[in-house]
Order: sequence, then structure tokens, then C-alpha cells
Amino acid sequence: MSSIRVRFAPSPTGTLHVGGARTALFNWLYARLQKGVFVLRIEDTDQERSTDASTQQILRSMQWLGLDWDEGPTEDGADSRGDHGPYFQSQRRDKYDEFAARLLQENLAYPCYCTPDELDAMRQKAKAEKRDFGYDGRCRDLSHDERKEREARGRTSVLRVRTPDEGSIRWTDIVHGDMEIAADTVEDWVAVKGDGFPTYNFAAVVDDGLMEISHVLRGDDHISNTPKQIHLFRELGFRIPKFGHMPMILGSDGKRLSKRHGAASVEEFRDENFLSAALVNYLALLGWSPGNDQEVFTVQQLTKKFSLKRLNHSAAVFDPEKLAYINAEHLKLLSDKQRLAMAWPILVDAGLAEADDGQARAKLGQVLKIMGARVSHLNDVPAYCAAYFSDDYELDAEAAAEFDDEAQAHMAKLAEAMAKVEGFDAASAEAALRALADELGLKAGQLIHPARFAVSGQKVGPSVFDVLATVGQERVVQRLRAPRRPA
RNA sequence: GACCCCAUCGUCUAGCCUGGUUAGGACUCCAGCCUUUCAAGCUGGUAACACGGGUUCAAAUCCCGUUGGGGUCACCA
Repeated sequence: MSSIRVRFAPSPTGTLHVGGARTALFNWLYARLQKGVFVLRIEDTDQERSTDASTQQILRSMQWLGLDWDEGPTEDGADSRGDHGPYFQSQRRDKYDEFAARLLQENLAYPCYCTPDELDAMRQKAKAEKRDFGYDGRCRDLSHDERKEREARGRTSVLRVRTPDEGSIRWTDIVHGDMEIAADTVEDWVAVKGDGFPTYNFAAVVDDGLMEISHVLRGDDHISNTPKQIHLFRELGFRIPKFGHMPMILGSDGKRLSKRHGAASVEEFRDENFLSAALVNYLALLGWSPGNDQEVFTVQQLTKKFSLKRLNHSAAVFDPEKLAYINAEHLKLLSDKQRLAMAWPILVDAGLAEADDGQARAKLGQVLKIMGARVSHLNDVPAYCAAYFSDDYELDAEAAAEFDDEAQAHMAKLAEAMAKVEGFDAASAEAALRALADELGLKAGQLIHPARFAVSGQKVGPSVFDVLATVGQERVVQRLRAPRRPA
């Protein structure tokens, strides 16, 4: 086991977004590639916004994606497992308190008595004067008596970290290379809030330190937190992890991806019946490339080829069309058995079959077979397959318009021909149809197209002879005799 | 606004580090082939180095600047 320890640390204030999923994925891939440890930590220090439902949802999304964690909450989210727990920040108060006390004792931090309202006023003023606002350090050097006096007035305090005024903070970013931020652009930031809970930057450092995280891989939007965290890692005596800031995922308008761009949470893609392997594959391609022309990867292949060295520097736009293509490719990768296992529940959900109907399930297997690559998304299954399971299927408007009285007359004759076929299958149905076409002096296509419509309601689909064979002689004859036409 | 990040087809990207390519691939779009139809598949096509200066025999590639886009500026994470 290597000493590589990475983590994904979502805050349970909503669903798992594709941006977060991509971050989780890259951490997971790196851990699997390096035979390291992947830690999942729930950052629920925001009392107002964190919900248990969100935690559950995130855990479910992670599991759906196949991103299993070595340490973290148990699968049901009720408990923790691993040597560095607990993995819910809300259960780690004792640790934050301990380090906060140390910061205070060593004068690395100080109590600040400014109220949110006061700070807000200062911010407004700075804005009005077109000045930059950074906390001005007015509580930085309060004397013992001054502190006592404020406390006597019932003022609550927050704990602010004393940041250096001079010099700079540097690190070598795995993605961006050498980084240097001037220390004077880093303000004295709040480590412990008025409610006694740690802020993100404080809790993250304590936890990453205690959990012995070796690499912090996260979004670009965290770059500005990094100097604060590095400073604190150092002051607290922790080994400083390596940092890698990955590019953001944007919507088609170039803005950070969000709900208004359409589906943006993992759960939505699951509900829309995307293959999780396809989402994983597509997400991996956003911000990373293998360096050659391969684009379709199984998860297994990704864990072998992934490399931090090949992470991109620039933000990427999420493209639903490319995802759809990758999804279709993964559908082709599935065995007939796997595809059937995925499609069956969808057919059942659509009310086209009973869950325990083994015959219907076998039939779906046949239908899927003749459909072939025409099913590029599992969501298409109900519409494409309805005619094989029910007489209540949709009629394609275009095909219906082409189906005239002459076609109907032809279908009546075809019905009788089909009724006479013995040993009804694709080959015998084809022979009978072609014979009838010859007899009537028609081209085969003149029977084929109306027949497809009469039997399946569709304009397109598999070989019509396969359709006939699969729908079955009895139903074929019925539908040819009395084709459904739009009202 | 300040600080930071980024910059190759519409989109995802290879090429950049270690200057010399007809700047490659994929999605989308278009055309053709195949097919009873559609899809798939196959073949072909349209389409990019943001701009300006350097350095160099030679710059997508190295340097500087400009412009553009994004991010951060909370007792949110």
C-alpha cells in the first residue's frame, strides 16, 4: 500500500453536481492508479444548509458512479468506517476545538469581536470608496483588558488567523506549476465562527492534516483558499499536502455549469437512464486526455491510464451531445445479457410488462437484438419497443400520412398471405411478402413500408421481416387486417 | 475594482516542456456509399493556433504586452 491518500470532501447542501463528480472521479482514479486510499469526508459544518437528505443523495450518486471509498461514511451514511474517523465534520468538534485552543494559546490567532453587521458596514464603505476590502485587523492587537471589556458587554467573538504581512506563500501546483501569492493579499480570516463551528478553511486543514491527506485535488475555484490553508498547515505543524487545481466545468454560455444549463446533477443523469460508465467516461475527458486518440474507455481502463500529468489547464464546456455519443458507445459495449438487464426495468416502469413476467423479459431480449444499435439511449426503449408488448403504441405521424387507402388494400391481401405462412419466421414471412409483391406487380418496398407502419406504427426500425417475426403471426395478421390509423 | 487562473476548429482535445507538422483525432453539421427504411457502419467535406510586439534562419510552440473569458474577494463550502 502506497502512502498516497486523497479525499473528496463534499458539503451536503445539495445534490452531487457534475463538477463535484469530476473532482471525486479524478481523486478516485488517482487513488486506484497509485494503490492509495480514497477518503470520503462530509463537510457539514454549515448548520443552516447541511441536510441528511443531501448526504444520502451524494452517497447514492457516488455509489451509482462506482466511486467506492476506502474510508468515510458507511454506505447508508449512518456511521463512519476507517482509522481516521469520524468522517463527518459535525462529529469532529473536539478536534477543531483542540486546534483552535492551540492557535489562540500560541497567539497564531486572536478573538475578533466585530459583528457581521459591522463587517458588512465596513465592506459597504470600502465599496463606496472604491477601495478593496480585506479585514483591517482592528481586533488583532487588543489588550487583555480590551478583550475583557468586550466580553463583559456580551460580545461574542470569532477566531481569526493571524496571517503574515510580508513575503509570499508559494507552492508547486500539480496542474499549474509554480504559484506565488503575496502574503499581504491574504487577510486575517475566520477559523471559528460565532456558533463555535469551524469554517471550511480551518476544518479542511485540520482534517487533511489529521487524515494524512497527501494530495489535494480540487477545482480551480479553490486556488484563493490555498495560501490560507498552506499557512495554517505550517503553523499547526502538519505535513503540507501537494495541491492540484483542476479546471472548472462550464455551461454552453461559458459560465460555471449550473441547473439552468439543464441536467447538472448526477442524479438527473441516472434518472434519465444514462449509463454510469458513460458519464464517468465523459467526465474523465473533461479536463484530462490520454494523449492519443482513444475516447471510449471502460472505468477499468481509466484506472490504468489516468495520469495527473495529463490534466488540462483550461476550463471545459459540458457538451450533452458528446455525452450522448459516449453513452451510445457504452451501450454497444454491453453484452446482450447486460443490455437486457438494464432495459428491462425501464420497460416495466413504462407499464409495458409486469416485473415477474419471464416471457416478456425474454421477448425484450429478442426485440433488443433486432433493434441493434438503433437503441442509442435506454430512454428510447419504451417508445421503440411498445408495439411488441402492447396494442397501444404510438403512431408515427409521417408514416401515417403516407399510409393511404391503396396501402390499406394491399395490407388486406398481405394479411391473408401472412395467415397462410407455415412455420412463421423472418425468412418465411419475407418469402411470402416478396411472392405477393410479384403477384401484384409491386416493388417489395411498396409492401414493406406500409407493413412496417401497420404492424409497428413506426416509419423506421429493424428489418421489417424481423419485426413481423418478433411481433408474431397472429398479431401481424390482425394488425394488417385492421391497421390503426390516426383519428 | 483588486488578486488569481486560462487562451488551438462551434464544442472536447493532440501538438507546446525538448521551435522546423499538409496543425491530427472526436462530437456536431453537410455529402456519398451501404440498406426495404431508419439507425449503425464506411468514405469524404466545412471548420482553429485571440491580437500585437520581440527572440530566432525558422514560433501554435520561448519571452513581453494587449484583448477576451473564467474564478475568488462571507461568521458558505
